[in-house]
Amino acid sequence: MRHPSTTLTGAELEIMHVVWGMEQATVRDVYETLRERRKVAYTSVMTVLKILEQKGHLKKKQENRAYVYRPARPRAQVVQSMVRDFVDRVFQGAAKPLLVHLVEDARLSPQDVAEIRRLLRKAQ
Amino acid sequence: MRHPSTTLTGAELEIMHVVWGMEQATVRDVYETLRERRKVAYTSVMTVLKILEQKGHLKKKQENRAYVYRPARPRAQVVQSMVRDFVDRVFQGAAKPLLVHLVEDARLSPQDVAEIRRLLRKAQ
DNA sequence: CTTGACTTACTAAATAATTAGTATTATTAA
DNA sequence: TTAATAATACTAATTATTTAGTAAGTCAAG
Repeated sequence: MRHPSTTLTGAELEIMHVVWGMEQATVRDVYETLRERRKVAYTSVMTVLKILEQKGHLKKKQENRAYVYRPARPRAQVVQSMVRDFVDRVFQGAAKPLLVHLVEDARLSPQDVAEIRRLLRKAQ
Repeated sequence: MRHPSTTLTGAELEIMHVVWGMEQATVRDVYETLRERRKVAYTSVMTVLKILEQKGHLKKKQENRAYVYRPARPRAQVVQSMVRDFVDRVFQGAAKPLLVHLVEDARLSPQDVAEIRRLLRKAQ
């Protein structure tokens, strides 16, 4: 048996952002947040939350009537693995070209640049 | 009218890497390269190449018997837009957190670090 | 109690992505 | 010229992803 792909699809990621933003959330919480932006059905949100739970990204707990979902693991860890995945897929594992792209393209504030430089100084 | 999603899916990206690596390639070229790594049918490769052409990522030219595919636009441009897309989806547009992730996680050689620092110094 | 609002479980339709089969045409070697 | 090889076009099956409908249970207000 294989443990099913744990990577987040687009719809899943969108919902993870909502949950991350609230620490914890019910289907309704997520539904209402999404509705502010776009049309979506309550049960669609529910389905994705269930999938996220099955994939091990969320854990649920019955609280009063409804389930309350919380992240099952640290956001930074999840994001880190998405970054790795991306670097592997797009840059075949080499992080440097991505950094170069980012530095050249991204509009970074002087403060941002200063902070990154500080990190790099430490890393060296 | 909308120009159709130009973003590269997984299978498409894999094949773009092959074409990028060879400057130009026939279906057979790509097929043989992929076969070294995994099982795949000739016609599957053909289908994806055709999709890439329709999406405007490749242009083809008849040469002898077979089509020869070449990138339709600079690799750096395509990658850049994938990076933007990723930053938007995962970091909601903020490049800095991604940089931080990369610097903290990625195994960068001292040379890499030095080079990035140089870039940042210029950017500042 | 009974009604209405809310919730989940289960099901499934719609779309996107991936993979490959078959028919047909063209080329080359014998 | 004929058989084998190689190419594309067209079709389609499979799988993954996204979205949502329906039935059934639960609680709370009247």
